[in-house]
Amino acid sequence: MPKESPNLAKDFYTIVYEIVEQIPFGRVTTYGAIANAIGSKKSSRLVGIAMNHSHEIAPNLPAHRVVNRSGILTGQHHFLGEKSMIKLLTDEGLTIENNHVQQFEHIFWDPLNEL
DNA sequence: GGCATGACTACCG
DNA sequence: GCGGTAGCCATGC
Repeated sequence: MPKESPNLAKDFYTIVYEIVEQIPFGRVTTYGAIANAIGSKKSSRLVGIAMNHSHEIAPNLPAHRVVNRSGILTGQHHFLGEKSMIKLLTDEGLTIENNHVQQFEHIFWDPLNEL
């Protein structure tokens, strides 16, 4: 009798990618929120690591829509260009000030609440 | 199995 | 609000 949840039956990375790729246009979420949606909010670091490998496994992943709990683009230096991540977000109608997403709470997308 | 790593978060002063 | 510290846990060697 398997105890694991259907979601956790897949690899941790896979779950992260499926959630991130469902983030709506012009919205952002946090690593902690994704980890919490998976079932292990403690694993927020793993979400970040999953994003780090995402360029190999899921190159089309909107990783620029994932920021830390403060709305800061911590993964900026992992992107192709440092301005790319900001440009992508600003192109979606967001306002970025010194790597910090303005109106962050307004555009925050919670996978637990919305999914 | 042990140890190091990391795109995080919470707590403390 | 900011810097330092601790906890967390999947992944790879």
